[in-house]
Amino acid sequence: MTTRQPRTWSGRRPTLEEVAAHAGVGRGTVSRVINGSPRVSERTRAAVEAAIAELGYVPNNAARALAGNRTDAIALVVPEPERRFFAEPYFSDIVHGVGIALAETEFQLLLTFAGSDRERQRLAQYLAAQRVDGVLLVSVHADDPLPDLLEQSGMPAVISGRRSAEETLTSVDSDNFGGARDAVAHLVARGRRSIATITGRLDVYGAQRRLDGYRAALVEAGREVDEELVCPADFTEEGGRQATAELLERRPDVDAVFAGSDVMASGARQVLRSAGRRIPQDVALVGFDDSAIARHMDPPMTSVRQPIEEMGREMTRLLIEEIAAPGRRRAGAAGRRGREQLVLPNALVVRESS
Amino acid sequence: MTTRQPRTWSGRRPTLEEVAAHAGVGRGTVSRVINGSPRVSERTRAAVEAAIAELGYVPNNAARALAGNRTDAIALVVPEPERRFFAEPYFSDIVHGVGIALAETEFQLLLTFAGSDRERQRLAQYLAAQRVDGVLLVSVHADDPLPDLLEQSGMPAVISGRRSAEETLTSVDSDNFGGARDAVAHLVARGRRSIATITGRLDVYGAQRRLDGYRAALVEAGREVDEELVCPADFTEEGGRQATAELLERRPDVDAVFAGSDVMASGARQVLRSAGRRIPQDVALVGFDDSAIARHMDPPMTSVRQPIEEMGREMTRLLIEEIAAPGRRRAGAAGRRGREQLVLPNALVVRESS
DNA sequence: CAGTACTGTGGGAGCGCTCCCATGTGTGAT
DNA sequence: ATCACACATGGGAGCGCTCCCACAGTACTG
Repeated sequence: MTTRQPRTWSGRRPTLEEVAAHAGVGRGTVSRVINGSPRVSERTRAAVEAAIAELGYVPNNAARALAGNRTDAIALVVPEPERRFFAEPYFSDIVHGVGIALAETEFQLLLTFAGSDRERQRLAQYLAAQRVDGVLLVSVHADDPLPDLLEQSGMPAVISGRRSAEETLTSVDSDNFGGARDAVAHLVARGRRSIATITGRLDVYGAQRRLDGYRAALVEAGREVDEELVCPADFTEEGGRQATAELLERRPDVDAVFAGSDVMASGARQVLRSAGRRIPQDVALVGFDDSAIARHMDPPMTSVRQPIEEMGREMTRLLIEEIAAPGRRRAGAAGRRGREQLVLPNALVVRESS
Repeated sequence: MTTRQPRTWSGRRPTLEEVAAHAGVGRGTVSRVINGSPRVSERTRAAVEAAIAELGYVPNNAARALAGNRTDAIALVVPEPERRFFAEPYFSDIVHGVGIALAETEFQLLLTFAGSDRERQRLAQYLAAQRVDGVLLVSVHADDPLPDLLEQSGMPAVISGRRSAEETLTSVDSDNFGGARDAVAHLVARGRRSIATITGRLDVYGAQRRLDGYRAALVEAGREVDEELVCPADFTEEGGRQATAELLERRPDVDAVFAGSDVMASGARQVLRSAGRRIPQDVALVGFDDSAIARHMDPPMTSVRQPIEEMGREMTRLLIEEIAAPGRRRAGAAGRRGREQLVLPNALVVRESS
């Protein structure tokens, strides 16, 4: 550990006390003005504001944080290395949504990467050091201990997606079930007979829900679910390829594939192509995420779009709500304990692959 | 020693004072241990560290910041909207470099966007509120008032690139002059006779230096600089297209183009192609930045690579240095006042377009 | 006209640290 | 043994705020 040194630069800034003296009022009154308390007369408020402007006063945040036990900052925790964060448009959209929601508040956003274990450790320290009032968690892996850690600590937190049907943290998710159901219903409406699905890792709750949606759509169409058409994979392109190869062998009559992610769909497409199947003439293909992959695929691919920016906005809104009313829990549908679980609708974007 | 569980973080956290009581020492001693002061005996240090571990003590940063007048945080200020930030690999590399340099320190990184005026205003407040010890400025526009603002305030700051030949802030730049000179020398060596250049906005210092490098390479090769071959543009693809179209009209004999950025080179390529010029047979093309554009162009394009990650590392190193030794100025080449101006070498990456 | 209920205001008491001075306590030289 | 001077240590004095209690002033009640 290194020795710390005082780090002072440039001249002293005016303090609350100085503003108070300048305005001829007490310290408390200036504080009230700064914090927008209604218990200040118009005259006094004007005088104080003039003094603030004249001295160029800006409150010292460290002091506010210490005295008020709050920081006016929230952290967006990304349990990924920087590179992946920048590579995926998902994060960009989330950050944008968060930024929009935050613009109307006094909160500052801290972007925190926790890709390596070392970074995770520092993060835990950081959060414990009470540098933020709340945490937004995105892209959480199933085995990540961070959410539980946060929950135990009582730190307000909102998670994107749910870890299970009984998520205990406040969460914002997209309607994976509905999105998948719509996609498959679309394939049914297009007259496809043998509709297969390639799933993501089923220990990821969202992947499970997409599979559930697939099943529901078939049942609603009065069809039976043929388990031979359900191909488990792992969200990767290679997984998509492999699952598709096996599928073609098992069920050469397949005429539609609903993939649980665009990336897996991309793998599927490669195998379908090299097997001589035309898209969409022989086999229709639908993905999930509506990422750049879907738009740039040849042919452009039908995919389920998640309202990611809106998710970012809603996460932020819920987090701020939770910070404002700590410990408050909202009644769930069943009226039992639990924090809010917000689910936003997805939209099917139809393109030429189906 | 009993391996009692560190108390969970819920509720009140232990304070310095409590740790001191637990270890049977004074407050000051615990502070010294935490801050790595050498003036503590081994025995005492061990006792304190045990108490810290047992209580799960983590220092309160707000209190530290207030008492010590420092925050252990630096801000990376990006005067761009989020979208562009994520879109450009430049930023990703910078952040990565910064992260590497920071990993060995206690500093936390704050990512701050200041794309809109509103965000700029908040940023100024933020900095004034003493939330950070220093600022890294990247991608600063020529007319941005922020650098001057920071300089006036005395806040330690490091800028990427220079705003002019006499940059007054500490800066880290790549050798635009040398990179351009190498690129053009390479074209000369390839036997090209009429070498044109498409420049970026010349009020951007880096663009000017690239043009200077172009000229120097020609002079060094014993050639005259033909001003008809110098095409001013604006860093955009459209600008590259337009400049190239005019160039072809003015000087149909052109057999090489050095563009001041890959994006402009991409525009140039389109026009050259549609004019029936083959690359590299008829016209050689060299870009600047070595971005994804260069690698994925058809044919893959020769380009000047900037050591962006290293720039991020060096910026961070210099900033921390400046924070540690406030007000210190390093002697420039002329022995006059001025902060360090670091210039890192560029490398020409030769591909098939030249 | 006392009694009650406000509203507006001042300022004490911390928040949890760091800084620094005063006070031990041990070492070596004389 | 005596002095000098290290080093180790305890704790007071803030850092600049927010919180909250006390009190003055004003405006209604009955």
